[in-house]
Amino acid sequence: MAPKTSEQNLEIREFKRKLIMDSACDLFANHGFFDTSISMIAKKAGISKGLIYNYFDSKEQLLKALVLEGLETFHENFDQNKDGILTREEFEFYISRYFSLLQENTKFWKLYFAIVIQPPVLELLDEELRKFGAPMIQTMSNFFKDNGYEDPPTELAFFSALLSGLAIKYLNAPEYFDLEKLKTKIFSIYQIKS
Amino acid sequence: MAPKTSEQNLEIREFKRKLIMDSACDLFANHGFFDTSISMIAKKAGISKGLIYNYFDSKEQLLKALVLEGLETFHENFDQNKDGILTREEFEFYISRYFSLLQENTKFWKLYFAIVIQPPVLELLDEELRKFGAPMIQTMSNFFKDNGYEDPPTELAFFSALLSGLAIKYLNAPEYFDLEKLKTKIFSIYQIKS
Amino acid sequence: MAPKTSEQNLEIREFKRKLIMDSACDLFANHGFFDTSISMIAKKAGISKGLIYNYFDSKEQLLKALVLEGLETFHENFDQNKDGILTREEFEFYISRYFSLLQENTKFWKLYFAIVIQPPVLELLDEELRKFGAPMIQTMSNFFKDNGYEDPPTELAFFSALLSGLAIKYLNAPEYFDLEKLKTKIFSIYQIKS
Amino acid sequence: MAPKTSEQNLEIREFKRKLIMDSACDLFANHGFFDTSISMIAKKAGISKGLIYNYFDSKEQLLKALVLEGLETFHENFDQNKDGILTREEFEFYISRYFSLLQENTKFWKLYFAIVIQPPVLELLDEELRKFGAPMIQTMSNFFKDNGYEDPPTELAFFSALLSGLAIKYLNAPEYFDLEKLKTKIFSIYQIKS
DNA sequence: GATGAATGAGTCTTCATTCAT
DNA sequence: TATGAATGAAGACTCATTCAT
Repeated sequence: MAPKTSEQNLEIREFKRKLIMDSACDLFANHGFFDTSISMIAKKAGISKGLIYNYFDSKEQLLKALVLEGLETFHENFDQNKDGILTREEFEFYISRYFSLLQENTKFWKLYFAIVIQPPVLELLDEELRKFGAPMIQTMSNFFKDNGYEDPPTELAFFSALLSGLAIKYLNAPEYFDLEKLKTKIFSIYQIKS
Repeated sequence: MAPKTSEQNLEIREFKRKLIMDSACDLFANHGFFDTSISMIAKKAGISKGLIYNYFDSKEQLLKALVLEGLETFHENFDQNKDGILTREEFEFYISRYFSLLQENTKFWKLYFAIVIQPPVLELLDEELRKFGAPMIQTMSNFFKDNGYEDPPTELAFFSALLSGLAIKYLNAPEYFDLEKLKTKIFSIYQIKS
Repeated sequence: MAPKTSEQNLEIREFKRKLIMDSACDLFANHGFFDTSISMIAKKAGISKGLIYNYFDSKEQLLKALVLEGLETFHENFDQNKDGILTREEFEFYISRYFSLLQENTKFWKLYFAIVIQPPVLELLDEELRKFGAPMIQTMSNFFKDNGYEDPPTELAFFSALLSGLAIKYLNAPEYFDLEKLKTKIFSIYQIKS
Repeated sequence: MAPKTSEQNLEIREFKRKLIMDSACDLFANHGFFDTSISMIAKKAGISKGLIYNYFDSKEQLLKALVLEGLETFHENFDQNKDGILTREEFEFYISRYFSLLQENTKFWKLYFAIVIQPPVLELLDEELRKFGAPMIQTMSNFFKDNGYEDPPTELAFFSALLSGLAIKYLNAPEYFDLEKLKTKIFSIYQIKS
């Protein structure tokens, strides 16, 4: 009966926030952003519509949080020591991790690619995504330069297209995309002994 | 005195239909399907909202027509003699054509990929897309088989992912994707003397 | 090749007018006035939408013409010699005719009752219907007076309610309403030897 | 601080639901179903358009609720002990009640008859109406059988037509239909000492 | 923190009617 | 007389968001 301690409140907030995001992610991924209503999210989360606005300013902000926080997790797997240099081991790890995250967190990546490909779904998001991407691109570019590739920009373009393409295709029709074999093929292209 | 000849009417319908589709394609590609209202399309086409429904049953049907008719054009460039067999020349031509269409018709392909990646935006469309894709996949699979590739399914997966990925990346940031160079790289991977 | 004579034109007009009215009657009766569009009528009549407006000022006017002209036919069967007096024979004939018209022209009567019961579907129509009804009511009232009924107004109310009710019920579920037997019953109530 | 108790909410919902239904009944009866827009109902009820959809799934469902719940009230007055047998007293009571409800709730019955006579305004409603009617018809049929009428089906047809006809006529022009006198006449026909 | 009734702007869609031909 | 492309006003319905409790 005593009022909740602020610690308990924080826990609740954290928990509810996660709950809302998970529910939203599920629905956005399966129905799309526009075909998912706040009501649906609330129902799935087992809370009231109003409460969602207690945690997120708007439907768009919810989406934004979803995408950005999801990306953070992913980002941690890239250039692990954050020194701007990608060793072969890190490169290899990155690819492996990319593939396994795709499998572990299908929902999120479906959402992510749907959003990214859409026109300027979210002006704000656009900018932040660039922030995320820029250092990765730079680091990756260096990697190709340092490893003696003739045309690093083209190599980078090729590589990033390949990874994105594989993700999208896999997410749409996993049964046709044996990620293990594809990983091996990629490794062989980049002469990594797997 | 006399009503318009049916020839005149046909011309008008042909023209207006195209006009509506073009306007819609533009807007869908730039704003997305959901963020483009029928009003916007009408305004852009310089006609009344109602007229759109004289040509298309619904916003969804308009989209469907847009995608399917656009794909037809593309499809014509694949396995040109329709014998189910892809020669090296045809394979090469297909890739070249793919790249040039990407550049010629940016709007359409933006729309296309946005739609394809979305959750089942359109049940109907989904099915029809499969119809389009199936024979291409078959033919392409045979190509890899006939050309001595060890693991045709993986090869096919890799190839289709690569092309899709390149398209998406290019459409989002053309300045970073030099299609000429990328084509050359692809040709070299598949040992085509360009 | 010679231009049509005005006589021929008149014939055409008459024919087309009838055609439109018949088509409309059918559709109004089956789908209701609001759920029948001008397009539907045109299609059923095998003509263009525009042409309908060559014959009727509006959808409402078409309905009005339909109802009024239909009623005229019916009216002719009442007080045949138009002397304001209803003989027993005329009374009997009227009832018989009422029943047979119900069977002959189901569509029209469905439409008629649907319209009449509706609120003020047509202000105009309302007035004209009264014009039609007034003399019939008067004559009928006299009939009951002349035939020694104690309370002619109540008798009239009863009689008109009975006929309307029978019509409506019969039109809705003809299989449950054996008009022959019902006629006999009515005759017996009003002591007419059938 | 605390959200409204569910009791409060229930009350609100109950009240608003009734309010919407009453407003709708009024308007449907006076203007007809099709000529009454959701906006009109909202305005009359003093609420927003959107709120109506918080209580009813569609305009049609609102109508359906209106008709069915109205009929329930009526139904309670028929064969009061629900034993499937109509005594003379119950028969008499039914007729009396029928007439008084007609006067008490004019709006509802206008709406009801307008709907019933229309072409299949509502497929669903049609079915449910039959459910309502069937046992009444059965019971009434038994009544005529048990009371020695020669031709019960015809008697039933006559009786139901009479009641419907009286209702419709009365609702359209109450000044001409003295229900008291008509009731007396009906009672005399069925030999009930009033 | 939590609820859900309430709002109102915005969307798709229909359709009677007009008019150039 | 006849056509059908075109209009635009109006309608049903949705949904993000607010707010009193």
